[in-house]
Amino acid sequence: MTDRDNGRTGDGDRYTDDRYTEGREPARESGRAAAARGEVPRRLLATATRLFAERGYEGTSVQEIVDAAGVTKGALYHYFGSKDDLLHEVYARVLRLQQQRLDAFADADAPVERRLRDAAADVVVTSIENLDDTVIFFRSMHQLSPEKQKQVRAERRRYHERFRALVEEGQRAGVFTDETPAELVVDYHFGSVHHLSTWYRRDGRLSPQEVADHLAAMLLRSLRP
Amino acid sequence: MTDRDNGRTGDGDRYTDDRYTEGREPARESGRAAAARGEVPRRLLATATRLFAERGYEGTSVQEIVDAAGVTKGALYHYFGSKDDLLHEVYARVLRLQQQRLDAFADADAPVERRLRDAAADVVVTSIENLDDTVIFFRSMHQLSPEKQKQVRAERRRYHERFRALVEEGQRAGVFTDETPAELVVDYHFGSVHHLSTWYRRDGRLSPQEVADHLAAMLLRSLRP
Amino acid sequence: MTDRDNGRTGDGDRYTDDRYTEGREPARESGRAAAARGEVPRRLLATATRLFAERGYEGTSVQEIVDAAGVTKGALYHYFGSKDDLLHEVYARVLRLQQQRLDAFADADAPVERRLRDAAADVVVTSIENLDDTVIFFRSMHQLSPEKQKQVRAERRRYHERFRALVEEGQRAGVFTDETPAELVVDYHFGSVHHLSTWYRRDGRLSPQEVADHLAAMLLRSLRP
Amino acid sequence: MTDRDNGRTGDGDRYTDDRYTEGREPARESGRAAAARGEVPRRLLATATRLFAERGYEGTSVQEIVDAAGVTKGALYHYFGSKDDLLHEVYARVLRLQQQRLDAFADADAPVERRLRDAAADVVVTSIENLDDTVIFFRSMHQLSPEKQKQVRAERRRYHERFRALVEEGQRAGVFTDETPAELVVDYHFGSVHHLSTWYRRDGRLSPQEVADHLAAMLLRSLRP
DNA sequence: TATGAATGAGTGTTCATTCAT
DNA sequence: GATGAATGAACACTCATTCAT
Repeated sequence: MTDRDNGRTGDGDRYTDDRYTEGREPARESGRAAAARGEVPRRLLATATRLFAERGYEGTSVQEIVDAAGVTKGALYHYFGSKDDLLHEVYARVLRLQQQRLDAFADADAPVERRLRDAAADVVVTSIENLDDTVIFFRSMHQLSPEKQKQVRAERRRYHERFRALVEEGQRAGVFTDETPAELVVDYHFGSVHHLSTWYRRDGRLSPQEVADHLAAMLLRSLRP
Repeated sequence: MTDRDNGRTGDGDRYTDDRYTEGREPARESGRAAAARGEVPRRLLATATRLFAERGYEGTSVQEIVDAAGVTKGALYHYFGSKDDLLHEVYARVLRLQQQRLDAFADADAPVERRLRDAAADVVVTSIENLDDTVIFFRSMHQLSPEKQKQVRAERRRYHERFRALVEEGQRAGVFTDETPAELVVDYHFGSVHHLSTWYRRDGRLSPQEVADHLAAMLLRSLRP
Repeated sequence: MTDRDNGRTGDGDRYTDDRYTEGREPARESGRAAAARGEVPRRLLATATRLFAERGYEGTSVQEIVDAAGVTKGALYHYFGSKDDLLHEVYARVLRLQQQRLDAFADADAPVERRLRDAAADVVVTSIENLDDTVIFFRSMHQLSPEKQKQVRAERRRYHERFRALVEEGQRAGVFTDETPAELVVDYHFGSVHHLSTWYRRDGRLSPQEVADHLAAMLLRSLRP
Repeated sequence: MTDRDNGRTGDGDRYTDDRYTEGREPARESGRAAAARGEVPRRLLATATRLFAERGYEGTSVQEIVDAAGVTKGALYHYFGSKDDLLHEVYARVLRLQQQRLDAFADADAPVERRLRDAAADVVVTSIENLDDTVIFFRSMHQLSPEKQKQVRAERRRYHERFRALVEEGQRAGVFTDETPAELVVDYHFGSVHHLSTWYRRDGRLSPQEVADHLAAMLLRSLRP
C-alpha cells in the first residue's frame, strides 16, 4: 500500500539463514551490535514457533508472542511485516532444511532402496525432532496469505518431486513394484510424517530413530515387487 | 452465496441421521413444526461444516454461518450452546459414522486380510466423499475446548483400537508380519487418510475407489510377512 | 470481503432521513423499540459531526465518538460499517438538504435575479446554522474512500450545475453580465460559503442573515452588466 | 515515486530562500558541506509539501516523507523538531511569500482600483502555481499545535488587514461602494482563492492568469458603487 | 422459537519519537 | 551529522455471546 516497506517482507530466508541461526563469532562486536544482529528477530521466530504449535496460529496473539519474547510489538513489526510473515518464516525455515537433507540423501552413492530408505527415515527423525514445525506445517498452511500459500506449495512440490523421483527410479529398475503410482506412494508416506505430531509421544516406548526405521521399513515393504 | 458447491458429493442430507431428527415424537408438533423439524440445526451444521473447511474454524464468524444458513444468531444459539459446540457436532457426526462403518467391516464374515483391506479402503472412500469433514478433523481439533478434545480423542482411540485389533489378529494368525507394531501400522495408514484433503484432487486421474484400493493395497503389502 | 455485511453500508441516507432525524410520534412504541428505532445511530451521527468539526476526522478516534455518544464500539459498528461510513453519512445529509433547498428557490416563481439572490443567501444562512457540517465538508473530503469521494463529488456537481443554470439563465436574459463564465461565478461564491467556518464569528456584529444578504448582494453586484 | 509531478510549476527551488540557506558563513564549511548546505532540509520540506497535499497531513507518515526524500528519520529529526514543525514550515514559507507580494502590489504607485485588482489577481496566480501549498493551507491548519495555529492566524490576519486596507482606501475615496463591510469583501475573495484547489483544473480552458483576471474583475465589479 | 441490538474485551497494525552508536 | 532499532501508546475494527422482546 505504501512504499515504506524498506525491504522487510517477501524475503523468506532472512531470519532463518546462517546469520541468525548459527553461531558466528560475536567477538568483534559490541553487546548492542551483537544484540542487533539478529538476536531479536531470532528470538521472536523461536517464540512464535513454539506458541503457534502450542495454541495454533489464530489462537496466538501478537501480544503473547512479544511478551514471551521479551520485546515490544514495535520491535516485532520492525522485523516482520505482519503476523502472517512470521508464520511464513517458519515455513521457509522448515522447507529449506528438509530440501537440503533430502537432496543429500537422494544424491548419495548407494543403491536406490538404500537411498529411499535413508531419506524416508531421516524426514521422520527430523520431523520428530522439530515437532513444533511439523504441527504448524500441516495445521496452519491455510492461514498464510494466498500468495504465500502458493509459494510454500511450490516449494513443497519440488520436495515431493525429488522424493517421487527416487521411487520412480526404483520402479524403473524393477526393485520396486509399480502397482501403485509413485505419487500415491509419496503421499502415503508423507501423510504419516505430517501426522507424527498427532500420535508420537516423546515418552513412548520408541525412540525417534526406531519410529523412523519402522516407518521406512513399512514404506520399503509396501514397495516390494 | 459461494460457488463452491459445484460437484460436491457429500450433500446436505447426510445430516438427516443425527440427534436432531431422531427420537422426537412427531405427535406433539404442528404440521409446520413437523415440516421444519430439525431443518434449521441441520442446515446450520451443514453450513458450518462447509465454512469451517473453507476458511478454518477461527476464520469463520458466527455471523457468516448464520447468514449463509439463512437464519439469525438467536436461532443458532437456540440450538447450539456455542460456536465450539457446533464444531464438536461436526466431530461427533464423523466419529459416529466412521465407527459404524468400521464395526460393520471388522465384524464381517471373511478372512482377516479381506476385512482389513475392506475397512482400510472404505475409510478412504468415505473420507474423500466427505473431504470437508476430513479437513476440519485434522486441522481444527485444537480449537475444541479441552474437555471436548478429550472426548473426541477418546472416541478416536476406540476407533483406532478396533482397527489395530484387526492388524493384531492378522499378526497372531501369521498372515501379517509382526516386524512393525500394530499401532504404528494404524498410525501410518491414518496419517495418509487424514491428509487426503491435502493432495486428493477430485478432477485427478483416480476415482475415490481407485485411490482407496491403492492405499489399501499398500497397507496390505507393507504387512506381508 | 465477506458477504456478512447485512446491508449496512453503501446506503447513504439510512440514518439521515426522516426516520432518524424527524419527530415521529413515539406514542405507540415501547421505550426499547423507540430507542432502537434510530436513537443510537442518530446520536452517533450527531456526536461524530460535532467531533469531526472540532478535531478533524483523523483527530477523532472512534473511541472518543462512542464515549461521547454514551454507547460502545460494538454499537457503532452495528450501524456503521466503518469510521469512513460515518463521515459519508455526514456528507449525505448535508448534500440532500442543500439540494432540496436550492431546488425550492430555483423553481420559485420570481425574476431570475431574485431567485439567484435568494438561493445564494439561503445557502449562506444554512451553512452558518450548520457550521459543523460546513467545516467538515471542505476539510475532510479527502478522507473519504475514493468511491465515496466520487459519489459525493457527483452529487456536489449536480448541485453546482443547478446553481450555474440560474446564472446562465440571467446571462441569456441579459440581466447578468456574461463577461465571466457562469462556472467561475459559482465557484467564486461557493468558495466563500465553504470558508464561512474560517471567519464567521457567531458573536460578531453581523447575524447570519445579514452576512447572507451581504454576500448575495456582492454576488449580484458582480453580475451587473 | 508517484506520477504526480507532471506539469508542476512550483519546483524544488522555491525552498532556496529560506532560513536554512540564509546567513550561514560558508567560510567554515568544507566543500562538501557547502555543496550540501541546506540541501537536505530543503528536500525534506519539498517532499513533505507534496505528500501533505496528496494524502493529507495525518495520512502521511514520517517514514514516507523520509523515504521519498531519500534520507532517514534521524536526518529529519535533526532539522525539524517534529512532524508538526514540518507542517509549520510550509505555512511559514507561504505566508512570508504572499505577504511580500501583497506588500509590493499594495505599495505600488497606482490608483487604488489598479492596486487592488493587481493584488487580487496575483494571489490567484501564485495560489494556482503552488496548489500544493494552497490545499495544505486550508485543509490542515487544525493539525498544527494550538500555539502554532495562533501564530499562523496572526500572520494571516496581518495579511488580510493589508488587503482590507486597500478596500477601505477605495471606499473612503468613493471609488468602491461601502455597502458591504471591507472585511466581508476580503473574506469573500479569499474564500474563492483558498478553494482554487477544489475546482481549478490545470488542463481546463483557462490559464492561471485568465482565471485570476476573471476573479479580480468580479471583485472589482462587486465593489462598484 | 426466534430476533437483532448491544456488549466489551480483544485483535493486528501503525507511527511519531528517542537514543546509543 | 546521521543511523535505524526499539518503544509504547494509540488506532480502527471484530466477534462470540447475551438478553429484552
